Amino acid sequence: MSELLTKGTESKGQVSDRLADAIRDDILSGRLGPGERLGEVSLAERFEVSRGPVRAALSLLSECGIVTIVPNSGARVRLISREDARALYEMRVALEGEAAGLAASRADQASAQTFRMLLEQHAEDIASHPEGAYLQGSGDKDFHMVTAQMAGNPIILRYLTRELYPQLALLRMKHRNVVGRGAKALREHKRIAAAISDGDPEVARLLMRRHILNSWAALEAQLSETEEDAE
Amino acid sequence: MSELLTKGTESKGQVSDRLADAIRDDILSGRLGPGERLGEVSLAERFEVSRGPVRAALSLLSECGIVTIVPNSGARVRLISREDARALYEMRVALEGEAAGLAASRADQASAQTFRMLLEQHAEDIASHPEGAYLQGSGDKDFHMVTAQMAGNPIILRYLTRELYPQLALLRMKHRNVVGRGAKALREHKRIAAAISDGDPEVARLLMRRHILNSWAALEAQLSETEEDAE
DNA sequence: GTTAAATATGGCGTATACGAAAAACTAGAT
DNA sequence: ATCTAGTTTTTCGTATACGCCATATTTAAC
Repeated sequence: MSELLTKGTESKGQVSDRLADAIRDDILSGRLGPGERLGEVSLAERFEVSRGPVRAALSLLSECGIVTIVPNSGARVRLISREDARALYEMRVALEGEAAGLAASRADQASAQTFRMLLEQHAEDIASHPEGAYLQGSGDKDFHMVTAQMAGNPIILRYLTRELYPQLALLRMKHRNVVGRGAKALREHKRIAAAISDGDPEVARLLMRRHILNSWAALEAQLSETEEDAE
Repeated sequence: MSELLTKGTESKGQVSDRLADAIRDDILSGRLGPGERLGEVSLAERFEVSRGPVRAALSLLSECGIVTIVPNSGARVRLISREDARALYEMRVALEGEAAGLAASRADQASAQTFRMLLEQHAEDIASHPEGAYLQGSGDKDFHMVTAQMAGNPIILRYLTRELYPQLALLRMKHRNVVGRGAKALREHKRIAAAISDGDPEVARLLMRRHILNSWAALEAQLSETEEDAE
């Protein structure tokens, strides 16, 4: 079978799933730019598999929203418009707000401890990186992921990890040098974590909603700048 | 090509899409019960197509959450557990609550008029059917669909129509003779519509959340009864 | 010279067949 | 009766072929 796939990545599971992972990595790491063609035959040759798994993988990625498939025309790396980004953030406000509320309603001592350690770690990261690539870095992702996991809702968690976060990552591909709200975001995270640890769903939901709306405001401002540059 | 498909259904679009629609109808209309096997070859023979489109269709339906695919074993009609139902309703609270809020923030006169007509129609339906199959009937679906469309967020709308509502329909397959909160639900709908027409996002979101939580409480009570019967 | 139609090409969608691998079922032995 | 081993069924991956659609190129007409 393929040598390319079994080497770098884990060699278990369906070929189509591994393929989808590989292509997703290629996209989210920037090796494949937005709008780029994803021919079935070229991919099949590149990964040394047949067209069947390639079709399945592309179909999967299209469900996740990081590639668009035009019938009889082909698949391309999706390019996310500004309107898409707005809708995406509205979705995120709803889901992560709910996740924070659910996490608060199901909080226990162990989760409070997890948050404490996580936020201390993030504080150190910020201190060592004064320029604050905190947001968009692994730190921000960790916080939101932990919150989503604590919500205890597999459906919400699945949507966030499978569709929303990959699309956000894809959105940020085009707009490099992210502003990074750094310390500000960390303060907001601390208050959210406190509300969750205290078992206060309404406040946790409200704070998380605000936090993501702030994040959207920062990103939208940056999108406007980039658009001006393009003209 | 196929005669079975081109006759009853619209004959445009991909074969795999039409196939997915046909299978989904078979499931949601009760012709295929939960847990039933969906063999690729039998489906291919039944619809007179090859296995390729069948695989694509099953993969699609698995993404929508109405069939489960076990690798190397096959696809079955999904059976939704009580925990799945709870998670599903938590998702619904978040999304439809947000949709109501967004609809309120974007409401205009035309939408208010639409709501007025829709609710009058529903009131007549209730009057003519005193036993109140309003909930789960087309009426309830219409109200929530209209609200979701007015939200102006394609991502939320897509998730609701593509995944959440089909799964809810599948969930209700097992539990017939639905209680139907009828008139009560209609009253709640009216207040939600009023908040949306008034352009009051916070109240609209709050009322919609409550409305769906009430709906969940009714359904959960019924699930408990059914479980007792089964034992 | 510009536009529009006709052609050519490349890629996708579908059909079919075969080998391999995994799961499920069956039968036998302890 | 339970566990194990072998058989069978089904899916998964591969290979190949062909028609159709979409785009690009060329050609013709205005």
